[in-house]
Amino acid sequence: MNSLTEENYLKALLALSTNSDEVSINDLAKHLDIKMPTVTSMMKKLASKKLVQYESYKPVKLTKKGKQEAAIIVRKHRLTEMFLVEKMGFGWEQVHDIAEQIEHIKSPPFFDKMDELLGFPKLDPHGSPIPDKTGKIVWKHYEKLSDCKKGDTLMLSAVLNSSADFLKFLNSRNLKLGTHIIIDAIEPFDGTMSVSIGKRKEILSGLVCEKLLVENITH
Amino acid sequence: MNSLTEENYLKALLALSTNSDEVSINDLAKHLDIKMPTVTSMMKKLASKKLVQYESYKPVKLTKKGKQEAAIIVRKHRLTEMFLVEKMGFGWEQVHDIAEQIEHIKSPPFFDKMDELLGFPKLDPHGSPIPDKTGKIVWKHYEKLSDCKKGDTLMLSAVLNSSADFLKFLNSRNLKLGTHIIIDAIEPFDGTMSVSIGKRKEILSGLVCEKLLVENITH
DNA sequence: ATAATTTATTAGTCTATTCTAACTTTGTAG
DNA sequence: CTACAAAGTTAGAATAGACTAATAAATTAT
Repeated sequence: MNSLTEENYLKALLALSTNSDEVSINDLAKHLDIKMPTVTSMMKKLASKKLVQYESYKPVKLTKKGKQEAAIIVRKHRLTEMFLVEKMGFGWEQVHDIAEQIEHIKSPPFFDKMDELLGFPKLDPHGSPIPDKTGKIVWKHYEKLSDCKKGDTLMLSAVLNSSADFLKFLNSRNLKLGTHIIIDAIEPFDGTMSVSIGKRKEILSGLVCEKLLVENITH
Repeated sequence: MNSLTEENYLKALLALSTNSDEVSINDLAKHLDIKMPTVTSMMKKLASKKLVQYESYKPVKLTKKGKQEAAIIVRKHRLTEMFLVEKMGFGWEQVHDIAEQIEHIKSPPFFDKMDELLGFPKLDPHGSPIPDKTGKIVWKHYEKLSDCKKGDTLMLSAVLNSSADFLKFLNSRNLKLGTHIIIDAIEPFDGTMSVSIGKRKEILSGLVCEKLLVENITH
């Protein structure tokens, strides 16, 4: 059984290996807000448990086993978020911190029951896929709003940041999953977009646009 | 903020001070399955946080502050048990271990929401009172089945042990909260009782009878 | 291709929580 | 009132996880 600390390292490793599969000690240290030497020693420990592949001075890689165990934690996190929103009435901006704690609960029946009560959902309240029980994660083919072009009509489908601040910002602009967005203009310098959300005109910074995943529904 | 470990000591202290208010290091050590020296040093720590009153070679006492913080943990435990049974469909024998973990979650809104969804319950699924937000705990005036006499008609109102084994035993005898029990005979030697539960006759050991709290409803 | 910068590792320390072994106090049985 | 058992404490060590300072390897930039 992995400790809470080990679980947090695994989760961070999975989160950081979206692209390259390989994660530097430095990135991991920054992500976890922990110093590099601490990370190095934890990598040795996780390697001895066959959860990561580790060699001195090389980036780290989750093993199949490590990837699976990490995905199960993510599964518990996202099921919890869904449960908090759908069954307990929380807003999508309130659930991250609670789920961050509940994801470490050791009780398969607890999460199975959530899953069942929710009707075996595929997506969490932020549009991220809920890994299945074997640890498989399937993302739909979304694109970042920041990669779309002027005139496109888009549907907001997922957000890449679940912090309360970011989600409160989206709430204040009436941006929810499913909301339609039309790109009226793009500022070439910094990627700021002028968009239409329903009848409202809004300005979204480049940073915000990078965190919004959309489906292109331009007719 | 208290650590998970500290919280477990506080809870144990509260559980053991039902009668005398004072708890011996030895009892605490046994209850937590931890050696006495470890307990001693934790008592010094809790004393420095003004959670217990501690003097060398004397039994320990929760301070008002300690009692309150312990009760809040018990509140979270019992609200969770109630939620698991009422809103998630678990049996009363399945919820203790899960609640044991969830009671340490740091999120007042999470427990407030449970409370609200449950309609502000006063009792948990085992008949124990749920402490209020200030930490006040009010037990109804139950008696132990083991203290009742032949011919009494009783209503099972609470159980003093929430272990899965014990509760599965009660399930197998159709004993639930609210069930009526008539004492047909008491074995003087060991307190074994012959009882009627509905139309069924059952034998309950003295140990079991001590764990059952009842209301006397003899006509 | 060599210096400068960044990244990673080693070595040693710290805190929280636990343990064992040895000693001290308290309380009780004659 | 003593002697012994039970309860409690002290001292010293272990483990997990985190840190800092110093060193080493790898990368980048001239």
